[in-house]
Amino acid sequence: MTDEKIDDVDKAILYALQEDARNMSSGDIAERTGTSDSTVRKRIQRLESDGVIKGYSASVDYQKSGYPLRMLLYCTAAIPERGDLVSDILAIDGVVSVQELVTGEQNLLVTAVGETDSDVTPVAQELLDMGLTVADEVLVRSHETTPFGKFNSKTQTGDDS
Amino acid sequence: MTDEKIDDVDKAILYALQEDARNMSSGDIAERTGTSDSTVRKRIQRLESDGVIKGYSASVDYQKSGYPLRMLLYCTAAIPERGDLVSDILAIDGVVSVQELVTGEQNLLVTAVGETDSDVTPVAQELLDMGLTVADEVLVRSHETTPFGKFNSKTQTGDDS
DNA sequence: GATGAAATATATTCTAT
DNA sequence: ATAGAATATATTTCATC
Repeated sequence: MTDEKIDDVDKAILYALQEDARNMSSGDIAERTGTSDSTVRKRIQRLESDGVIKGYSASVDYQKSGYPLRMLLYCTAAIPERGDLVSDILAIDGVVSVQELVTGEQNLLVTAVGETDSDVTPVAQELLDMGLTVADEVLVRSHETTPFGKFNSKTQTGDDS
Repeated sequence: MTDEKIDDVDKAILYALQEDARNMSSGDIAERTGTSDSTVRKRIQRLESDGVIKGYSASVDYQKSGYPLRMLLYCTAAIPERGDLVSDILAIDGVVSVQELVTGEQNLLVTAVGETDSDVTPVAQELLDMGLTVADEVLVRSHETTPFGKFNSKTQTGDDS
């Protein structure tokens, strides 16, 4: 709940951990920020307990791991709302992400991954069982992410070499 | 290029690293898989060099870090295609993800993050400068991700307690 | 916040199965 | 391809300034 008190050192930490959460040590980040590793470690702990850092995750190439199908499912919640609707959707096997959209109708964007269509069909079924209407399904050909540029003090173009 | 040879141990490794890429040691994963830590380390190295693991990234709550605006920009590529179009888009400041969609018209889904609308407007402008048409913009209220259930041998519901 | 030393954990290399 | 043992390195924890 202690929002907004993110200074440049915090941003540099967030950027570094977005670049490589597994191999970036506190000492490495300390060099970048001109602080000490113990300071960095304390900052990280604070960012974690404040919920600014939600976790650390490996980004997997699902295509190469044998799950070439990535699907976007646009859903409409028929029932007004339930508290843990998002959690329930995340628990569906094959779902990797849920986003609440601020459009009137299609207010949930669910991303599902699978081997074939027959993996995604039951996901859609489970969503229906929850009282959701699947308004549209879109296949994703590729998906790439990048660290957030505004956490990087040096350049604002995404290039930090 | 060595796809498809992902066995159960690999899946367990991927799942573990999706759960916590920073604090999950090779030894921890070895316990789960009933193998040794040296085996796990070699597997991870292979998964990394094969590109199955693309990287390790901290998931940041942009809202709590002072960037409450998350926007989906649906784009159409006017020019047929260019090889590094996606890379160029990822390099735009504020862009955190690009997905190629397999629909006819709106074939690119760009996710941008910012402090206010005035952070997202220049992103749309840069996309235009690249020859892209921004067909639609959708505000995202929340965004959550989860490890891929099919990497988890135990349960297929997303719950592993 | 920063520093330094002790304790712990982790990674690397090599050897063997 | 996996596991084990030894060494080297890195990281965390804690006391201190």
